[in-house]
Amino acid sequence: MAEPGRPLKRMEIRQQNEALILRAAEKVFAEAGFGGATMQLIADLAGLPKANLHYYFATKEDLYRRVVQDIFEIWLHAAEAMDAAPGPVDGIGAYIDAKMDISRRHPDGSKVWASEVMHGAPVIQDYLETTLRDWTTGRAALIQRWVDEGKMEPVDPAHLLYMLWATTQHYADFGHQIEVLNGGTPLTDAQWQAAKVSVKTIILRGIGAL
Amino acid sequence: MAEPGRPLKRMEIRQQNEALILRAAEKVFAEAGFGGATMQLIADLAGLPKANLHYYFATKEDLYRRVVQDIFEIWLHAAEAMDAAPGPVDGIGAYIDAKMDISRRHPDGSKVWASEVMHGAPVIQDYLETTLRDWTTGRAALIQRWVDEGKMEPVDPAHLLYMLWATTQHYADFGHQIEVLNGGTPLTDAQWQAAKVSVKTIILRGIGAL
DNA sequence: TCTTTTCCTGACCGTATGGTCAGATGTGAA
DNA sequence: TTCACATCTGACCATACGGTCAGGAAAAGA
Repeated sequence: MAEPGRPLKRMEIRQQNEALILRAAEKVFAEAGFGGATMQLIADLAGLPKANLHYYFATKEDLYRRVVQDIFEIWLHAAEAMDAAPGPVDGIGAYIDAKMDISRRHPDGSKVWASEVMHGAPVIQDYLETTLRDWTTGRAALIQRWVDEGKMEPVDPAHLLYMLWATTQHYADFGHQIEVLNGGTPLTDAQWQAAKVSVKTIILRGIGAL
Repeated sequence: MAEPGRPLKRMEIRQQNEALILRAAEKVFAEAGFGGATMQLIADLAGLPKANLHYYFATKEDLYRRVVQDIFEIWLHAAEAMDAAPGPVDGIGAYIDAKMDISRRHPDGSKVWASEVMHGAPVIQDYLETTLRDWTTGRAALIQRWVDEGKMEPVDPAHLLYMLWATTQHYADFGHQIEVLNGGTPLTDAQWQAAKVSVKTIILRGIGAL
């Protein structure tokens, strides 16, 4: 009694509207910050009356929390290619590729995350202390293993991870600045490719993996 | 007829109060963003009545603009060590040192700048298009010269600059995240030193300057 | 001292915001 | 058709915000 397929119409409506709202919210939060964003703006962008937003998300903070969580999920998955790799060239190279792709495809999400962390992570502090801490510990151990196996120069794994995050996310978070310095036009496909190559080359050579 | 020393009392009051307000504003803007910051919060932190803020700064945006401009000035000066250097090891090394020091000493300023750029630079767009663009062009030319002189591997100067900005500012903008991953305690002097060494080592080796 | 200018501030105002709610409308099951 | 429940929404409310202003206190000049 509750097999999927029967009560689908309503679930579809819910999923569709939630997705609509979340997409609009991500954009507005990224452009205006949590404090500057208004439920009315999000509602207008989603094409729904404001009261309808509060039907799906009780408060502005609930909606914001969901946006941040969704971004975090995307990020966690980006590291899977790193784990299966035999060494830093493949592993870190793939991680850089994945994170650069996310920066290009989800710049708003990256900005919301950055904003949240910059403001002291009032909403996702627990994520930092649990999921992110565990994740970081695991990858640091992986990098340390590569060092021990002589596959790269001895490097503090934590600072290497920070550099990877900083460099890749910079292309999303500071995309506007990069665009201005690029003559006022967004990076082309070729320029994104060149950016990936630049980042990978410098970092992989920098850790002595090339 | 206007020597310093005579009409100093009033100027002192003005300078002192402006500095007081600017310091408080920097902190509040960094912690809450432009939209989340309130004049009342800034006033409380500065220990002044709200109306007094509007006596020195007509609007919230005026105050914000001054904060952003001040940060920008600090950043521009950080590159002076780079210009006088004979090569990338000294020049970029000194630049990294300077920017890391700023990240440690002015984390709030860095956050306000990051926030401003992330939101599309609504207030300092002209700075990006003039001062920053010129600055970047000049340093890119300097880096290109080092490449041409064989002092480092061929690297796209723009992407190298982005990496320098991203990596150094990350320690300010994402300081909270780093602190959490550091066990909940701020980086010690030794850890800051280690961070600088890590960043310099990876980047300088990464561009083939070591 | 008197006058002028700067500095200061409590009280106030219009507006915009997050959130609520009663009731309308639609949907699915019996 | 009938009923139960999910979905939707215009109108509304309390609050908080940026900003104003009249007038007082203090300093500088004459």
